[in-house]
Amino acid sequence: MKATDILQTHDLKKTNSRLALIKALQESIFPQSENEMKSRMSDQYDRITFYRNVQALEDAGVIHRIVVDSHTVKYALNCCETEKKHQHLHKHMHFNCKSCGKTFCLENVDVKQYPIPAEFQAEECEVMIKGYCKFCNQK
Amino acid sequence: MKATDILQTHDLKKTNSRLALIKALQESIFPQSENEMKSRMSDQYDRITFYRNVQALEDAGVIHRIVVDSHTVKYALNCCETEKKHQHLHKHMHFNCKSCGKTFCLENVDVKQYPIPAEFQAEECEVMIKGYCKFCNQK
DNA sequence: ATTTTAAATGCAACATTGTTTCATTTAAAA
DNA sequence: TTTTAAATGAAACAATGTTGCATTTAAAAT
Repeated sequence: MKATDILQTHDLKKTNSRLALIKALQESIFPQSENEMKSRMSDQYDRITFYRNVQALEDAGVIHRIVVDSHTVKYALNCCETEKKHQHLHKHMHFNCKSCGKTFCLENVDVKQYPIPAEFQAEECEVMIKGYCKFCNQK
Repeated sequence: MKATDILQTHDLKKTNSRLALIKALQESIFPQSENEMKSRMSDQYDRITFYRNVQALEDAGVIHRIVVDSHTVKYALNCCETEKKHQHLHKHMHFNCKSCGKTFCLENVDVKQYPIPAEFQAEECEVMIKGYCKFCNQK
């Protein structure tokens, strides 16, 4: 789906910054950090606008944030970004490679329900698996 | 177990900063942020020393770090901090309350194995559940 | 096509979190 | 008591993220 259509679908203004941000994400099959996106956005990158736009796009359901560790946040397009209001936004887990640092969305592995004590009211479950990816895997 | 004995068991030098850090954690049943510990450590707190000591204590297996979100790290004593070399350091999941912000170690809920594609070599699995805690739970 | 307007942008300035270098201090061994 | 390697703390820096405010712009209204 074209960046401009994604914005339209979600009732977001089509600005150059937002188009560049979405295109940066579309150019990579892996979730990307701000720095990686910055390179791809070249002169369309402004740090403050970037932070405001990732927030706006996340709120609108276009992208999701992945907290890899306390100093690393990555961003990825949502799989079903075509649908304006997806009732049950598909939640998946992530994998991060300790060697190359790449992050992967494991779209096909469902997050499990955990039998936590009844006094806790769970709303979200974030699962991050760390290890070695298919490129770095040491048999 | 007394703070001084914990350090001795792990072959760590007994310094005032480390004793204060461990005592700060022992004073709370919840994992704590740097700021919360800073208050409890009063004049024994120095930011640079703090960062070095949480690193050293984590490496030694005395405490663990919990990344609640990209701006919040909390620290907690390991349950079995008495054992010097626990072969299988008990890994548990965490719960974070969206209302009061408290973090809980869910010691009795085991982290599940996920059927991720074979080309990924998993080493760790971090699970963070977010919702409302027993104090904030809205029936 | 032009005007209007609310939203988006970008600058300055600031806040928080974390790290590195290096001289000084200190716990613990000799 | 002396020695020494580790730990500390000051200064300086780096990365990440936020807020206020004047300016620009997308898109709706005229």
